[in-house]
Amino acid sequence: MTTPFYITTPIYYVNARPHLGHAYTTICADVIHRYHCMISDTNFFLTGTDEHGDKIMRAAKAENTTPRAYVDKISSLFRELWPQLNISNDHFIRTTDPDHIEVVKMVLQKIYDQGDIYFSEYEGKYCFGCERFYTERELVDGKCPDHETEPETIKESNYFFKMSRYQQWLIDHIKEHPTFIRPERYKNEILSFLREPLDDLCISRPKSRINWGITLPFDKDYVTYVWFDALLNYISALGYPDSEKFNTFWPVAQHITAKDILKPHGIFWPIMLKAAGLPVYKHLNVHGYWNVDKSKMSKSLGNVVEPLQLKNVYGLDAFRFFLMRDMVFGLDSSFNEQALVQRINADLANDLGNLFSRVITMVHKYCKGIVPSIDTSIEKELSLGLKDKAAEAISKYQQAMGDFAFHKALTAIWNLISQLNKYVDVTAPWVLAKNKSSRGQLDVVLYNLLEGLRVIAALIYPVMPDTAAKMHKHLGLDPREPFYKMHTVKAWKNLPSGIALPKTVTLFPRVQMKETNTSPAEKDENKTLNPALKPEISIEDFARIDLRVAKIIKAEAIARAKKLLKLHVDIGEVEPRIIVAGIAGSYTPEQLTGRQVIIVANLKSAKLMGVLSKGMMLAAGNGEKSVTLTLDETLPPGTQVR
RNA sequence: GGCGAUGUAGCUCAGCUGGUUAGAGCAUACGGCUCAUAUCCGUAGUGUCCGGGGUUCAAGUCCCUGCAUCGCCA
Repeated sequence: MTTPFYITTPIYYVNARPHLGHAYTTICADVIHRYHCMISDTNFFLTGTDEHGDKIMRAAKAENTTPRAYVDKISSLFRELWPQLNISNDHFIRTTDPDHIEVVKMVLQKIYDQGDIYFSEYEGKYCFGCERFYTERELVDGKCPDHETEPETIKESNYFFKMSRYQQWLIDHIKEHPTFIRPERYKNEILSFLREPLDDLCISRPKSRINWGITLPFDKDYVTYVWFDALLNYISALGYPDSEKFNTFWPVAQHITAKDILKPHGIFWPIMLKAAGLPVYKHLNVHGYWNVDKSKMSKSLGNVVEPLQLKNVYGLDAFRFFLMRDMVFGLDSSFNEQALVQRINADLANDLGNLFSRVITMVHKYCKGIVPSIDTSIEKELSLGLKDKAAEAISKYQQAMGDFAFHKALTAIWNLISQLNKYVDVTAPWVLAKNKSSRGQLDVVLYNLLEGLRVIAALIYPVMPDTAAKMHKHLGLDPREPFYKMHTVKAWKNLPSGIALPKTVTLFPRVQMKETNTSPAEKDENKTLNPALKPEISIEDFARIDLRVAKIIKAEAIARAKKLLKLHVDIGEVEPRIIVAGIAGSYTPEQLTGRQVIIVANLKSAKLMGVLSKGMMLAAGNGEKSVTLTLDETLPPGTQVR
């Protein structure tokens, strides 16, 4: 009996379409799931979508559709994406599934019955435009950041969950289980948050305000707060309260999440479980963000700025490899195409791909493509400890996988790859092939190399399942068999002699990065920028400049001034203001009248040719010709430009 | 403002509870091989281990302080 394993991604909120972040989380889960398939026969991998709440309601409204139709649409985008990323999830849950809704009600009722939920009046700042409450610090100058109106103080009654009751229990639990939340930085963050008294959690929303949610079992006028609903997916998907699946997998549950939803997973969720009388999950594994470096993304690919598209350009396995290899799980990383290409060329094409190709080619060249049998009497001196090196790699790999340190697991494999390349160099099969007397040696060497490749092919399986299968096929094995099972991987000399190998393949073609997009070219671009780039400024510096949309009401020439025009512009003030602009060389007054432009509204006034100019109009130009900056849609005069 | 994390070779990072001349990969230069996807192997490096104090026989590793970046909280 092998140890069961249960891994989840967060269920993704369907107010936006899938992006790199979602893909990374899900690929991590897939990798760890596939790894556990190597060592265990009982595994469950869950992902899904979170579909209730006011944001969904508003998003649906904005698209002029119903919440139901809206969530169906976005949820399907996720469901259709995962097969494209080779995600091996066992189930896809939606919080709109009837089974899930039943579980949410059941848990709420249970907690309510035991007195952990109370009804209370709440007063807060509510923006009717946004249909939501704001906390004081979310407001800008006491106003709603979106509508720039002052929110009203309204009273609302709601149900609250007594989280504070379980605060000390949670602190103790985290301290007793040091890897409960990992990596450590996130555990510390939660503990530091728990040093302050925990507020009770508001778990309802009145239907008068929001009706897209799960009705409270004990009050039909309220729906459940979306987080309380969403988190329960992890148990409802297993058939809580009493199914074999639940009993098998819940005790070994592990979650993966990005750092932005640490608090619900690290605080609400364990307390909800505790209150519901359930054991808490084993580990919460928290990862960081991918910062997409757009300046280092290829422009030659046209509209490809969405990193997810790159899987179509460079191949899915390479894409998955890059994500797992370049990010240290838990920390932020930057995503850019150059780094991806470097990884592909150096690690995949040169190290692994070329090794595979050269070995298979030699077997064809020197052994007619048949896996040689080996003479054990000469094996020892020629193995050069390859078996031990493989065992060491496997051990480090397993350790790293257990810690969610994917980059370290891959480093362990690549050490082995490097040792195999070295082994080719030292044993020089092409020299052995020249002498009939060294036939035995040659066979041993090639067999050892094939064995090494078999191990490598299996170890890369979680990250690059397709490539793993392809390698096995070219090692003469059946890729449909569970070649990746750890007991098979560990058995050295497992590859049967005498089988025929298909012709060699190029696993990963080298990629040529377009010259125009390489960094030296970019540097040159900066060097030749004329005039040269001004010194860097901060966002605060920029924020001091007040840019506004202005409508030119009237434009007129200024006597004796060749280049200047006097503009009367409306920026929503009581009176139009006068701005002098140096664009007479490019525009006639008639051309400008009625035009929407951008002005610097808080520029110190200046007198030009006797006319007082209050502000400056923006224009692009090289001194001879000037072009005004206009808007491609009409906006009210005075609208801020940011 | 409070708490915390991070700061190591051009780049990305490893360095556990303090102990030999501080490491890996990529990138760079040079040499070698020819089975291979102009691949692989070898050699060469460069580091005020953020600055400044301190503890110690001994500190990248511990303590204090300053700076920078980031995160959480307010």
